[in-house]
Amino acid sequence: MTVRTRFAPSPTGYMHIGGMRTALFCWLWARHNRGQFILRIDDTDQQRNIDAALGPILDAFRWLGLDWDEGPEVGGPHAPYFQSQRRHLYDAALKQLLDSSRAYRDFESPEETQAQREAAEKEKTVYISSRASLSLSEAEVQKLLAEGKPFVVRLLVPRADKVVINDHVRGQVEWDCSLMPDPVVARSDGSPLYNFATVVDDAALDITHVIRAEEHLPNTPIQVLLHRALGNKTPEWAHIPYVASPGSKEKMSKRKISKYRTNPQFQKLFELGDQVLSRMGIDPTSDALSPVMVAYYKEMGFLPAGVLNALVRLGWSLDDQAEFFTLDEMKRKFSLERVIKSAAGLDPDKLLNFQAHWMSQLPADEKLTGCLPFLKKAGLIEDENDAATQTLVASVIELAADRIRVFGDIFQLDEFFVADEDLKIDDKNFQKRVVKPEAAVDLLRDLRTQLANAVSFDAASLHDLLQAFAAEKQVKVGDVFPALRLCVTGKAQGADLFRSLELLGRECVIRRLDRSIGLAESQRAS
RNA sequence: GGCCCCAUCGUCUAGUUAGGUCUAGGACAUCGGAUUUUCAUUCCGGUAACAGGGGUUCAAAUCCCCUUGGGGUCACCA
Repeated sequence: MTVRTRFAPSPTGYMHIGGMRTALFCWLWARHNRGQFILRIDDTDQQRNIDAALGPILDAFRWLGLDWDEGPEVGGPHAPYFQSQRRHLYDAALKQLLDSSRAYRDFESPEETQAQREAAEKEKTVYISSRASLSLSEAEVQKLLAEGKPFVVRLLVPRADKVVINDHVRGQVEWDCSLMPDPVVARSDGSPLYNFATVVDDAALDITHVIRAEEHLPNTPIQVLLHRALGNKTPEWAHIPYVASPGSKEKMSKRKISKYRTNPQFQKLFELGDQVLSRMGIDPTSDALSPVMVAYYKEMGFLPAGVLNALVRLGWSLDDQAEFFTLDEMKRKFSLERVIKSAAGLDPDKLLNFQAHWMSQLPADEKLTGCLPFLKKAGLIEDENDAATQTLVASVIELAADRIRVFGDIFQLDEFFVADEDLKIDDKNFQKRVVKPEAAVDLLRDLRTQLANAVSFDAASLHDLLQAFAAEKQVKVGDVFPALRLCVTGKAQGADLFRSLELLGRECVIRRLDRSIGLAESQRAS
């Protein structure tokens, strides 16, 4: 039997990072078994449905390289894959349920049902459906129907039964049907509810394994009962723990972003994100983009490999050693049996670490094509196809080495792209190392002369020149290197100073030195 | 509150199915040290956990029970 799994998102306008992890496990299980992965869009709730809301979800799948065999855009033998377009199937199944008396029309008003619920709660008893409509005679039912009295259709729960499943990750789980209210299967307008549509579709699409987040566990007995009532073969289940927010066991939620901002474990990620996104003209504090969403990581310049690796290790492990997996390795080694039962908090630090690892593995030309769009978007380069620009960027990337963990980190080396007058100088350190020390400016002025007259301007020669200069002036290198760096790059620290000077070029270095010396002098005067 | 789920270092986890090899392993973070002109990297090393209580057993992180704690879910949402 071919394994068929599905991921069934609602079009919400963004792809949740936790949902992505569930989808990954789903995909992995299908691929591991050489089966099929289906994308189905659960958009039965029409009011909440927006057309553009699907785009970001498909984008996330494409970005991470998770392909789907059937679903939106690619179609498939069971098309359409939008629940909103499969109404006829639900109608037919509804008729089957009614005809076989596995479901009934409930004429009770919502208010009445609600009142019963509250009454049960007040008496601390379990609420189960009154089933008052069941005692209506056939004639009475026909009369109510003729009058147009609204009703919902409820599944007639077999109260004597038990539902037992053998979940791939949680083992045996069971429910007592005598404690269950009869679930609504179709609204008064005849439209299907989630649990019903899901069951009809899972059966129609021949889904063999329903792999979904743990919060669906309470839906499972209802779905099992529905499958039974419809005469379907029930699929196998695997309930994956949800992704919790860092350091907690609470489900990660889009609504709690402001809370996450103050979470120390989120610190580094937010800092990096704020820095990169603001540079690209995206308001990092806006709710439109946050660490809860897959797009956030894409926009910052994460690699699919980094995100994927972090996600797969959230709730799954191969053994007591392995940490790094390519998508291909995951595919081969993944198993549901090794999925952990408890909720796993996202670990931003570890995510960053996985990312740094895969970035370090990336060939130079791919780093280049990755960084170029970021520089372009930030307005730091004009034309990303220009050969000279590409050469410069490639050199900067090589110089930056492992300082670039995400593509957005290229902004840390912005001194190679900004015009001299736009160079921002770290004022605090500039004061400390250039303005305040008595001898600094004179030293820099002499250095400027030597640099201007240097025979060659390559890193090795510059290194020798600077060493000799310090010796000649009888000062520590620590008194001149940092000052020089501040003057030409604006930063207190960074990549190799001599290679930076070489890459910047003599003219640029001299110009910036002049500018900084002037700046220091005027500040010293005032 | 009902139903259901979960419980090993700060975090992600190995070990629990077949009890001894676990004075509990790895990774991230953190702290020290080495390398480096700075930063980053790299390399060495340290701190750090079986929620509690009862059983069962020669032996329990592993099995059973209870307690506690955490979480999910209780719609004519998905």
